[in-house]
Amino acid sequence: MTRSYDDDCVATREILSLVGDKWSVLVIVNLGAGTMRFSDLKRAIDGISQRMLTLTLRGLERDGLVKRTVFPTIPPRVDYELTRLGRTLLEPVTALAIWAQQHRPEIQRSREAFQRAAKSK
Amino acid sequence: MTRSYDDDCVATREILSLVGDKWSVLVIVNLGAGTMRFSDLKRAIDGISQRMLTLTLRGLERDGLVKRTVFPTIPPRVDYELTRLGRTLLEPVTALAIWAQQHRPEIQRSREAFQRAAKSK
DNA sequence: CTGGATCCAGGTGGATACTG
DNA sequence: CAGTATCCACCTGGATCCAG
Repeated sequence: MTRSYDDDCVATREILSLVGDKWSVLVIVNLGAGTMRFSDLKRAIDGISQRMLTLTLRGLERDGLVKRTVFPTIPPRVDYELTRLGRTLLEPVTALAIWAQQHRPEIQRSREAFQRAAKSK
Repeated sequence: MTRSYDDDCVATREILSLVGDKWSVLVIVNLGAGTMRFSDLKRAIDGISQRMLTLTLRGLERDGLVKRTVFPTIPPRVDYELTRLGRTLLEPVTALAIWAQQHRPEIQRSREAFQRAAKSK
């Protein structure tokens, strides 16, 4: 396997920005509970617009993290679920989420201290 | 403890976007090896502009992840190092990076398949 | 050497209206 | 119901120049 250090960086950054974008993680976490319809997701994820939900799901489907199943009925129905790959992502992402929640007070204190230091200047 | 579900989401998203932004993680990983000067970082992180390095470091300092030490000499010298909090972030982030590298081939195959499916339409 | 200030291009995401 | 299309405001980040 001929893979350079830079390649790894690029690959990693791609995944990290996937995780860092505004909605992907929320979609993944919600789908972690099981299959959901488009409107289920829209209702579950507070504040997401139809457009962004569509775009986010397309991206995740494209990367093989989410499977999309269309039922050609009227009215149409589309189910979304995590793929096996998508479920493996759940674990490291959850670890990060837990870190965030555990250290939030610390971070907030730091921000306030930083604010005060900036003002007294 | 009076913390709402939404609060947690917001807090988590804040951290995730920190991790998802273009440079923060690279700075953190580089500082994981030990203290570095501004110009060291600039050289180590390929492609970062002076401006973005400054902004990224300010953000990390603000959140208490990085400690900044100024030596009032001429020419000036500024050292950066991870705080204890910053080092704790290293672990979950690394887990994610490893995931990215391990599953990159899978993701790339998925993307190519998605491309082909889109073209044949 | 370590930034701050400014300008600018491109991308992200929100609102809204429309369609099969 | 599950999108697509369009328009637009904002933010991020790059380039460049200036300063202590």
